[in-house]
Amino acid sequence: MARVRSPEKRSAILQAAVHEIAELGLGAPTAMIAKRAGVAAGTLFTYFASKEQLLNEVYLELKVEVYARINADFPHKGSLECRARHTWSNSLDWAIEFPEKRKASVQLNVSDLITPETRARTATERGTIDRTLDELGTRGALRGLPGGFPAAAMSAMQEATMEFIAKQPKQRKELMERGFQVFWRAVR
Amino acid sequence: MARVRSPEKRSAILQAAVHEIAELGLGAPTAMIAKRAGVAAGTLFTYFASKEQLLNEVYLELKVEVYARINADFPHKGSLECRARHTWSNSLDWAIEFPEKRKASVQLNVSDLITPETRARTATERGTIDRTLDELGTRGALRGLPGGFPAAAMSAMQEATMEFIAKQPKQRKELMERGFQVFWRAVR
Amino acid sequence: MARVRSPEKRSAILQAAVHEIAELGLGAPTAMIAKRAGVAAGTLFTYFASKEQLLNEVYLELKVEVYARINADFPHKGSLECRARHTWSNSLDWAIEFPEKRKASVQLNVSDLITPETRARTATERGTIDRTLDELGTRGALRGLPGGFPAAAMSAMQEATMEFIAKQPKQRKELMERGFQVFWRAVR
Amino acid sequence: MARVRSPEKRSAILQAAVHEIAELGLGAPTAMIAKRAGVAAGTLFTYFASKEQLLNEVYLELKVEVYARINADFPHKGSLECRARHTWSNSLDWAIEFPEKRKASVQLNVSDLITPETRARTATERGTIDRTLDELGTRGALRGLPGGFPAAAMSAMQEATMEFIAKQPKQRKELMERGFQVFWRAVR
DNA sequence: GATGAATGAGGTTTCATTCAT
DNA sequence: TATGAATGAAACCTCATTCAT
Repeated sequence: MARVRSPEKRSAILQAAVHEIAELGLGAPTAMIAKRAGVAAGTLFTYFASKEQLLNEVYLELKVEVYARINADFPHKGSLECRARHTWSNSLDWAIEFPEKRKASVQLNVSDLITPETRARTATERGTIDRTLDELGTRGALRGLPGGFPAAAMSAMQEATMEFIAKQPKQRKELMERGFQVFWRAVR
Repeated sequence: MARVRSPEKRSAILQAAVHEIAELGLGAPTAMIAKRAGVAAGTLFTYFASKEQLLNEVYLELKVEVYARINADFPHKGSLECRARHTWSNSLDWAIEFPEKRKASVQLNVSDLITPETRARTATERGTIDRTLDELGTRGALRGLPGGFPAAAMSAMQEATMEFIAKQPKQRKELMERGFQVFWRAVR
Repeated sequence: MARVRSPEKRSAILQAAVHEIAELGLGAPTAMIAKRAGVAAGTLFTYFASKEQLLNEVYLELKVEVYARINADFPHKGSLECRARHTWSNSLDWAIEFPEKRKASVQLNVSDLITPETRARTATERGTIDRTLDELGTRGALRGLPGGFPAAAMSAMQEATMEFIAKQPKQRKELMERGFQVFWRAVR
Repeated sequence: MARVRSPEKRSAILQAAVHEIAELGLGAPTAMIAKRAGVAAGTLFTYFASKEQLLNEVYLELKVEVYARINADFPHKGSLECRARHTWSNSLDWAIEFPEKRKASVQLNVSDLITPETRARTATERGTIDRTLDELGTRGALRGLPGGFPAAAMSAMQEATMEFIAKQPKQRKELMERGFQVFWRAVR
């Protein structure tokens, strides 16, 4: 048997990609990503067929990661507000904890390099969360709005909140809660 | 470089840049932008010192344009809600009317190429609007949150709303109003 | 007006390509070709869209060159044998005079990079010659064989002859004539 | 590298090389050759020290194969014409039966990768045939021409004939015989 | 000022070959 | 010995920018 493809290396490349994208944008050279991952330039292409594919996988990994965190101790039996707050806090926590990941995620989000297929593949992981958020869509203020709107609204409000937490990290706790309250008033 | 002969050419380049960025992202080649603008590749650099500067000016132009539209018939004497709704509608209208501009604007927004100076320069035009939005920050739900939060919140909610209008253009009117109501419930 | 595209440069690139292909085969790097032509690596691509296109143009140029030489003082009124001998001698002369061109030509000939379109484009120049050779096809030994056969036969016999002239350049004259006689006995 | 375990593998690699060269030219990647041969990329290099050596061996194998076929039922006692015709037919048959082999052979022939040593090594197998063809060189039209000329001439005429058989496979028999007659008129 | 050819650094990707397993 | 991941030197090509015209 030959040397076996190492998940660590693959992971290192993805991580390096996140870092470089956060720093240099989507134009970050694959050579630089490889270097930071501690592998040769050519090695990157044994793990990812092309830069575009690498970017798609980075996108996927980041999405999966947030959703995994939210799902981890999700209060399935909690009230709607409780579940919404859980989602709100956990994804914000992630974004604050890993600013590079968040930055890369944002860049990838607005890019046309991410294929519809890739975007679709995140649906699986989003299941639980979407169900909660969609429940919002059947009540109160959001009744009648298209499916997905609550999720989009939350994501949007988080974006806004995050910006301010980034500027005033000390008030993180408070801003996070106030942000949620604003959101909750809007949608409940 | 200094004082430039033809404002038409300058304008054509900016417009072409918007188009190409919308289509190809920030990696859009200057040569292609020049071509679409109907000028030679080199000419672009007599109007803009570098690609980076061009991008900054595009960003500025787009911001100025939305703000100008909002300011045009701004109901200075209207109620707070009235003024907020005016802002909401007009900027959404602009985004819907010029999808390319919106797309370019989003890309530029998340890019590190846009300098803090450039971002600061939009402040002037934002004056009236910000005053309205900040008024929101002194009352109700948003009291105590940092300045700029209302603007960020609106922008974020608009982003979400826009996404859905793009998917279901027929319900544009309704979605725009519903979106505003959600926002308004949150902040009033 | 800007600097104008110079036929000299184009020509230098083609010539350099011939040299490098003769030396290194079709894998000759474009960078090396450019260098030998005295232009920057990138410049090559303002004259030829791709390496493949460059190769096609080299092929064309070489063909055109031989045919031009044959056509130059073609004995239109001469006997069939006279015309055949003229064709034979002149193309052999060219091949002997420019061994690099011949070598490049051979390599390109057997390559799949040369498109049918390019091959077709040589037909124009081949006109006079083909008419002579096809005349052979209507008489004597070749009657009934498909059109193009005489040309192929001559080309093949020349190839063989050339090989020996290359080995014994001193007997060039004699070998050329003997070779023709062999060919002529075959086809007359 | 030294003595090698499996002749089957060696053979499979050679065969795969023929196929890939016919399809992609001499630039065919070793990895692709290995894949088609059903072995790992690295394995190829335990059978052949380098790509260049592999190519030389392919060349050799193909030559040996044609010569073997001609030698198989060679009419040693036949007339000169009979022996010449045998040679003509059998090598043409081979080329027609295995177009890939022929194509690879042509590519290798014009390449500088094939060393003089390799070319020389085909001499052994060519023995019988050359003796026949050289006999031609002592008589009639070819008297006085350098040794090897008859062989080259036949090869050349075959090349021409083959081209047309490829285009009109139905008339294969007839074209083959007519081609020989043309050749024979030239050299007898 | 306008043009677009020229430049060459740098980008992505390929590939012969090596080497750990 | 067989494997195929790892390597890194090129290869082709693009592109922001300069500069002769």
